[in-house]
Amino acid sequence: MTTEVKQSTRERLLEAAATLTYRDGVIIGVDTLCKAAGVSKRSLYQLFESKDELLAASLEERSAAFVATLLPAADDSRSPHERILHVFDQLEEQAGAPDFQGCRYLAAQIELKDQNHPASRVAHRVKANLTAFFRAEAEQGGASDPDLLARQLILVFDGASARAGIGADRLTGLITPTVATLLDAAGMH
Amino acid sequence: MTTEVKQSTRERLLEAAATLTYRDGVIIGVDTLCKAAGVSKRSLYQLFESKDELLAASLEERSAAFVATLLPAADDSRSPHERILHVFDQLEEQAGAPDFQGCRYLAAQIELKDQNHPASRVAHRVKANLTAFFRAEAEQGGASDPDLLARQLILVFDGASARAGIGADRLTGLITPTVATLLDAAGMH
DNA sequence: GGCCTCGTAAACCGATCGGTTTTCATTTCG
DNA sequence: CGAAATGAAAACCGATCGGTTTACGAGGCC
Repeated sequence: MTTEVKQSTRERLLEAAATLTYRDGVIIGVDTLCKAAGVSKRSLYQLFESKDELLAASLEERSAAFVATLLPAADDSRSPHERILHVFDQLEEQAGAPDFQGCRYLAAQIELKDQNHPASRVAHRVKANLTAFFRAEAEQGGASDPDLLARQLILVFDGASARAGIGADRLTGLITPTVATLLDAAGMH
Repeated sequence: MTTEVKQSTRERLLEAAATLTYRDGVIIGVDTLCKAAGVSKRSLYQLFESKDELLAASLEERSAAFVATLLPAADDSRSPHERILHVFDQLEEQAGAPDFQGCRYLAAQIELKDQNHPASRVAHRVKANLTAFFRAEAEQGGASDPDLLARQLILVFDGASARAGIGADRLTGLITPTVATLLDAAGMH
C-alpha cells in the first residue's frame, strides 16, 4: 500500500474544498477553506491561481473516484443491461447516506451559472464521460437508438440525484423500475 | 383588463428579486436588488422581515403563474395521457428560450441547501403540487401504480429542467419519447 | 399653514468577501 | 554551520455582505 499518512498542503486544500463546497456550496470563503485545511492563504495562492481554480482542481481530483465508484469494474462480465443498472444501484446506495446532498458536479454547475467557469467546465466533462459510458453500453447492448437512450439515462441520473439531494425523494423503489422501463423500451437485451 | 400600469413598491421588489435571483442565484445582494427595483432598503425592510423572506415571497408570488403555464386549462377535455404530455411540451418550449436557466424552484433548493429556509419550503410546496397533479392524472388514467408514475414524472421534470438549464441538453426529441415510454409502461390509456 | 406619513438617498454598522503582503519560525540541504 | 526555501500567522487592501438609522423631500389631510 502506498497510502500517504501525511497529506501535502495541496492535498489538504483539495480535500477541504471538496468537503466544504459540497456541504455549503461554492459560496464558501477562502478564509474558511484555509482554516479547515490548516493552510495559510499565502500557500493557497502559491499553489492555485485563484479560488475558482482551486474549486475546479478539487472537482477534477474527485472525478476519477466518482466514475470509479459508479461504473462496474473493468473486468465485469455482465451484460450491458446489467452494467447500466449497476450505475443506478450505486447511485441509490449513495443517496441513502445521511449526508448525501446530490451530485456535486450538477450542484456546481447550477450554483455557478456561468458555464465558462473552470469548475463548470470540469463538471461538464465528467458528465460527458458518464454519458459516453451509457452510450457505449447502449450500443453494445443493441439499443434501437443508443444516443437517445444515453440522454435518457443521464437525465434520470441527474434528476434522481438532484431530488434525493434536496430531500424530495428517497429513491427507494423508483430508480430501478424507471431505468428498466427505459432499457426495455429501447430493446436492450 | 385590470392590468396595473403602476407597480407598487412591493411589486417592484418582488419582480426584481424574481428576475435577479433567477439570473444570478440567491447570492445576489440586497443593495443590487433595491437598486434594480428603484426602492430604498428602508422600504424593503418595512415590507419584509429579511432578505430570506423576500426571496420566499418572490417564489411564492410566481407559483400560481408557474403551474398555470404548465398545467392544461381547467376546461381541457383531453385524456390524462395527453394532459400529462402537455406539461412536458410546455417545459420543452420554455427550455428553448435563450435565457432559460432551469426551474427556479429546483435551483433555489440546491443553492440554499438548508431545507428549512423559507424559500426552500415554498419551492418544496410548489413541486409537491405538481407531483399531486401527476398522481391525480395517473389515477384517473388507470395507471397501474399512480404513486410510482408520479414520482417518475417529477423526476424527469426536474432532471430535464436541470440539464436544459445548465446547457447540457436542448431536450429536443428527448422528453416526449421518455414520458410516453413511462406512461405506456404504467398502462396509461 | 401646520402636521403627519411615505419613501428615497445615503451614511453607517460590524462582518466577511477574494486576494496580497509582511513577518517570523521551521525545515532542508550544501 | 550557514544559506535558502517553505509555510503558518496575521495584518492589510478595497469591496461587498445583510441590516439599521438618519436626514430630507414630496405628497395628503385637517
